[in-house]
Amino acid sequence: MPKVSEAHREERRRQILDGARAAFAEYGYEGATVARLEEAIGLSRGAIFSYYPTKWDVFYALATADMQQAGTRWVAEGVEGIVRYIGTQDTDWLAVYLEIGRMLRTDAAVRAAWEVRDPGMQERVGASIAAGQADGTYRADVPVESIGAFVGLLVDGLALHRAAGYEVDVESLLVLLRSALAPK
Amino acid sequence: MPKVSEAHREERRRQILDGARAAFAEYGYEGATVARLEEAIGLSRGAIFSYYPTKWDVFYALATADMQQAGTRWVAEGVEGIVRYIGTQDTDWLAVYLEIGRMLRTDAAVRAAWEVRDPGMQERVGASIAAGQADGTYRADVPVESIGAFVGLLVDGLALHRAAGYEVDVESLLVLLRSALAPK
Amino acid sequence: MPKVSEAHREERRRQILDGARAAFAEYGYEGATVARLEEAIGLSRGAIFSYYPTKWDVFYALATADMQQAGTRWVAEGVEGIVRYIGTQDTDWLAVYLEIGRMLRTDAAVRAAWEVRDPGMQERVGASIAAGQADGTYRADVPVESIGAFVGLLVDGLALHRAAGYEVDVESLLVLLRSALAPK
Amino acid sequence: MPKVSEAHREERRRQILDGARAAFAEYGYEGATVARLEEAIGLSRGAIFSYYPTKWDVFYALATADMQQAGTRWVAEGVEGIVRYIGTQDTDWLAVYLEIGRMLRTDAAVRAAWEVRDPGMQERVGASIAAGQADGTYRADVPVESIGAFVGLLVDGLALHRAAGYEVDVESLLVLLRSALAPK
DNA sequence: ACCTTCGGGACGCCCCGTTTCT
DNA sequence: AGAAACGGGGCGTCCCGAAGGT
Repeated sequence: MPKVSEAHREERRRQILDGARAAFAEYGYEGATVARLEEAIGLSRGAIFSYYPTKWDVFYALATADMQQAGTRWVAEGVEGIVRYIGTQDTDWLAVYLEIGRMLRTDAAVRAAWEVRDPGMQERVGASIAAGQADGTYRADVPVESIGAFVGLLVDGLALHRAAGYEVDVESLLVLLRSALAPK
Repeated sequence: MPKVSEAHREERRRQILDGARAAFAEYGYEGATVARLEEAIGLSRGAIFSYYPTKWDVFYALATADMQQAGTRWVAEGVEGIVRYIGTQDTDWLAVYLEIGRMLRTDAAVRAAWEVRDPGMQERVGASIAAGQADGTYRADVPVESIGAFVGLLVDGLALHRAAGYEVDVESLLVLLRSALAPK
Repeated sequence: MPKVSEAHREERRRQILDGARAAFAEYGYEGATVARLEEAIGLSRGAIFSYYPTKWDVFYALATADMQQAGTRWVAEGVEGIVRYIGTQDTDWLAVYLEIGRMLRTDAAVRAAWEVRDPGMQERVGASIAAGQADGTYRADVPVESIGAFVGLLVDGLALHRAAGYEVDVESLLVLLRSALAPK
Repeated sequence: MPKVSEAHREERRRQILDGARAAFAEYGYEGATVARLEEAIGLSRGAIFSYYPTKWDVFYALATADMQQAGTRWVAEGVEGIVRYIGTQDTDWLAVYLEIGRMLRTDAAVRAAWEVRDPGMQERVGASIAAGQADGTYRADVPVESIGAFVGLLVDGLALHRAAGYEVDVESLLVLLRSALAPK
């Protein structure tokens, strides 16, 4: 029987992740020192490390949730949905999204941990594109993988630009994207 | 009268940048410790720091040269040229390209340094797209900025994916890109 | 009027000291973190610190009781008694005995606290040896101090070896010790 | 070809071990913080850790050398030799000697490392005692192990007392020890 | 009233970029 | 050009005071 409510703990976790997101976004993973995390979160080391054993665990919790969310959105709302989603996410979110991508590049251990996370996501995304081809939404003269890769590139590029602080007009992007994917 | 020839110094600079690129690509900027730079470069601290005063300067020299190169290529070879260029660069090059992008996000001093670098590049790229519109290569029903942004996104996304180790089929990418940019 | 009986408090104190002894013996003083004390004792920080204000106080209570006990035994049962006592104490007891010795060496504050503890013990031990000389049990051709020191050394050495996990055959030790102390 | 002579490095190692010995003796292993080591040694963290990768390695180097030395002395100079040796070592030496003994008690990893160090020492000491029995120096009515254990205890007890700051009259100790070990 | 859990912040070790001495 | 030295600062641990539940 906990001394403080489970709700309290849950809220603290949220407080930590929210503050940490801001710090990671502003400074990057290594730039976000524990002192800066403390400041952004508003809790002391003691508190933070009692919820997450290491700084990496904080980041990992953040990144896992984010990636899950993005994949789900793609499946649920299709290509335009995911582009709009990334196009309107706040830049803190994007920065974490990119930071995890960078770690996948430079750290083999991270890559290994990542791959066991959600092996089915890739397939679900592919299936949703195939469905779009079947019902005439997307052109069928190129393979599913091409479309997936094209959109994936665009989405990541969008994240990169927006995170860097450039304004991107998502609607005019979609105009071109539709031309690229339209049948015929 | 110099002790060693200027050619020798130039070659040393090249050796340093080449080794540093490999180290930065493999470990990321902060992960590339000076010890690892020494190893990758094959020179000792003393030598490295006599050519570049700090680790940051080594990286900056690398990044500046790379970005310059990419911009020039875009202007010279058009949209397909830049996509093919990024699509075939080795991954070390790409990693540095992305690393500098990340710094632009997280470090204000870097951003300031970057912006004074080559203010005209943006314009030259824009002009080359406008020329394409004028001669019927690219659709003219959307503004130059939209096309520039679209291609820029795709290029950065491409860099991101390739650097992460995913194979990307550039030609099938270009098929879709042509559809997006074709007149009408 | 106390809520819980004094007996309850007394039993808790015993619980704390018993658990703490095990933890100090296993990990040493600094290695016995408060978390490990909690585990060994079966009570939480709050409870422990409500009986003893600091970790040091727990240890001090333990050590004081132990040393008192050993000194008393020496006076009551003579040289062979104390050797047998140390030779059969469990190793947790011995570890604490040695740990306090170590602190006397390295921490001046501890030394000061220790010396006011029981100034008469030394004398009582000396008197018991002198009595042994008078009645012909121990040789009288060497001063009391020599015998005291010799036995003291042996006892501490015995503690050290046993605590380190070596089996020591106490009886064969006593054979040699008798030869050393026998008259003539 | 090294810039500074090997002699220079060797001397630095000695400087580090000497200073470290003083610090470990004064504060104990955990009490000897890196800051205190720096002060006692007169070098900065950077220098110290460039010679020994961790604090533990410094201590281990010290302890290994010391134990080796003590064992050798026992073999070379017999029982009286080792007692005199321990009886006249400076207290810093003794403190390290005891500290390593304590670690053998509390840390299994240390114990494992220790046991592979010099497995033959035990046997050589035993052989030297057996030789003493054969030539009539030591009594032969008790097994070698009894004598070895007895002397070992005394030696460790002596170290303990002297390290604790008590004066011990080694000669009067030897009087009693001779009685203990004399034939008949 | 007793005990638990949370939270704070000082500090421990060691890594790392840089500077200095050969 | 290379090796040695420096010292700032990173992360995470640890002891304990205080808040809160049963």
